Amino acid sequence: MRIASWNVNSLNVRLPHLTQWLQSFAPDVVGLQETKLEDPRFPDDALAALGYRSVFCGQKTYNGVAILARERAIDQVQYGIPGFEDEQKRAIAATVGDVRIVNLYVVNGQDVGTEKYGYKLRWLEAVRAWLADELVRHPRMVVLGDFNIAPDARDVHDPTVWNDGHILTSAAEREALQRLLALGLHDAFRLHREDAGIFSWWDYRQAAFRRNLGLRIDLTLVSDALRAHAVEADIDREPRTWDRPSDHAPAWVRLSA
DNA sequence: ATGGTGGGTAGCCCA
Repeated sequence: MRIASWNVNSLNVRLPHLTQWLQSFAPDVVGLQETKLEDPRFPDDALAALGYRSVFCGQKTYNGVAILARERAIDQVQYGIPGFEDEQKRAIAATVGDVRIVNLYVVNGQDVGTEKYGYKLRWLEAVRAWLADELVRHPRMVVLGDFNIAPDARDVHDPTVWNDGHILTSAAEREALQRLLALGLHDAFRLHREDAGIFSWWDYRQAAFRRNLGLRIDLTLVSDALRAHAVEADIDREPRTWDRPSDHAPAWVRLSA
């Protein structure tokens, strides 16, 4: 089964793209970020018509996350990070089949040293504590989402710009990601790929996509128990070529039975 | 160093 993550940058605008992509790619599970929709406006009927059930947790204008599953029940839904007060709708978890799915829209952080950057690091620490507990009860886990962190120099188009001191690549952010991986999680893409220059996000400005000036910040992490089952992982650049696209492309992992 | 583009929303914030 294929499990994907996609920051759609407004589901209201991108529902036609999501529809097209669900029909062509046919993922089994999808985590969406930046839906930017309050729950009553979530298009669950339109997705159901395509065969996808959905659970979601959104707000007006900003943030918003959802989990979709094709012809499968979605159980044990967790909205937000347990015990962490947060007005921003950035986390949702649920069980599909025998796999626990955790979908994260990690804080962007604006700039190193800002108040939002502090919130990003606190938020990531809350996620770490949550996942440590979650993994005990759900060893078969996929943690996916827009991490707003490029793991290493291979994941940025220009390492002389994107390094310590820069948001999305600062040492503290990368260390926070490493602390998540240290729980027993693995970047599925890097289980099979060592190449640099494969990205999931390209700025809308300066023709960044055409010039492949991107970052790999959308990740699918698999737990120790699923590591051997994660037989393939990639990023589907195609929706980024469509008219009026999201600035992110879907990242996905395929789990063998 | 700045500002470039896009989304949501109603004069800006956020990415």
